[in-house]
Amino acid sequence: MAKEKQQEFVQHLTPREEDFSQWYTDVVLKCDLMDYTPVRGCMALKPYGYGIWELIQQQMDARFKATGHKNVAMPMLIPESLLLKEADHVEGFAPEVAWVTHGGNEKLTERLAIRPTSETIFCAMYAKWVQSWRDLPMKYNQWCSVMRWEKSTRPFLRTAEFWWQEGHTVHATAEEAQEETLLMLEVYREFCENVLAVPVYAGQKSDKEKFAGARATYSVEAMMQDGKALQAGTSHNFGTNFSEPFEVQFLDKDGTLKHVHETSWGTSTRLIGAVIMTHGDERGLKLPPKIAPIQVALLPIAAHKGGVLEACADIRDKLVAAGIRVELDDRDTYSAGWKFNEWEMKGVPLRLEVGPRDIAAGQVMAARRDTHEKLALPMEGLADAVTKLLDDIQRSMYEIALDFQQKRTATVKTMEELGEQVKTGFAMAMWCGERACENAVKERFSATSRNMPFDQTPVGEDCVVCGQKADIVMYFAKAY
RNA sequence: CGAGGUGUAGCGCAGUUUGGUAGCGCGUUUGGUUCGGGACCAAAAGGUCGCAGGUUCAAAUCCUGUCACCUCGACCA
Repeated sequence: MAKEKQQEFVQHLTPREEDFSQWYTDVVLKCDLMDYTPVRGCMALKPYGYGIWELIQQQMDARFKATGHKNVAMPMLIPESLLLKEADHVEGFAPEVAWVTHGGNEKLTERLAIRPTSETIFCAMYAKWVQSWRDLPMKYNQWCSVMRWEKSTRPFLRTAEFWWQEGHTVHATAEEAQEETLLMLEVYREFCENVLAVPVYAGQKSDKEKFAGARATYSVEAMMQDGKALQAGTSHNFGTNFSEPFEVQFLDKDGTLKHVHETSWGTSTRLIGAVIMTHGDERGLKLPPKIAPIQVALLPIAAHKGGVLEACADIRDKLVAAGIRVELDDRDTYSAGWKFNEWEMKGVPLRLEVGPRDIAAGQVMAARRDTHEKLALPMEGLADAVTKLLDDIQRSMYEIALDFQQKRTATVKTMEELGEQVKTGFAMAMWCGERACENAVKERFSATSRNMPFDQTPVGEDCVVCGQKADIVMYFAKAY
């Protein structure tokens, strides 16, 4: 049965090898994750796509709470004067800010920016809220959408409006702020690997690539199946860069007035793009069980025959009781084969088939989305077996992605090697720290420095670009 | 924002070169037969051809402008 026959069911999707970008676009549309809207560069998240985002939110938010953060909600509009207070910040964001100029029919005396990010409004509020060292640290986060007038947009990867979380914290000392910055980077790394099953490289950005207004920026970088890097999350240490112009000060134990040390960190709906391009295959989406809105597609087979639907409903109830997200697909308007393909395309981790023969045998047929393996599971203890299978799928998906990432990462010593390596993956190289050398890599290969790993064990002695003595280990890659 | 490409029924496309009755496949609706890897038959509905101007007796087709999307760059999460 043919492989050729199965192949022809892989309909509608552009083959991954033929055109990765088109494959990606096909997947997001055909899997009902999002749709284009009448608003330039803005997407509508459909229930299935938003369901993934909700699961990301829930599990990430739990980690924020566990590390002592609280959620708040800030205004969507930011007065221009606030945005102008930090020079690097405004310079970085000015080209992509959307402005509100009128209220009703009246022109505003001061225009209002639709937030591209909320450092400034958080600072303005922290200036009111922080008085004493006893108020610190203050560790807040918000889930919201922001807007950046991007010149070219792509679903999930770069849209004009996107949904995200932005954490903003203020601390009494530089040490605490740095600790927080690295802590949240670690939360992101752990989240990507354990929840999204997306392996990442964590490290520090170069000065050239750091956030507008930050003293230090750290990132987690994921590798997509085309070998390109996707920045999956960032964590910034601002020091007192914002608290000075915004006069966020506190009276310390020693009786002196000091500026707070501030951090911010964010991840966005881009994570969904990372999941698609890390795990997807020729059949479409492949979701890790932890963020799959539907973990199990339960399919009645020959449902017109007596007892099948009842057996399915019973199984559904047992799985739901065990905390498994299950969808009983009892639509009689589609054939079994059609449904198999549909749920596979949509990336549902596990499919259970229940027909008269299974019921007679006291079992159900299970099919894994990740390996396409089919196996019979006894009806007895089914929920436990399914839970175990889902865990195994989660683990296996991470291992396969990790293997890919490792195989597509190589140490390089020359520009020629670097140019070859970034065609298909990440290059680890020595770098002297000069911006000119980063620029040279970008000009020749359209690749950028991604980040400097925390393990700085040298992989050579000389800068891969200029040949001068170098002591920085840097990842280079083409990036989304 | 630069280079290239595409906009015709819900989706995918043909028709545009050479102006002359709006087409095909899938999907949708209704009825029937099917049902363990995208079933079949019959009937039906559905389009001011992205938008705005212009040329013409006549424009999906020619001209000008504009908007959106896709690819590759530059910029950015």
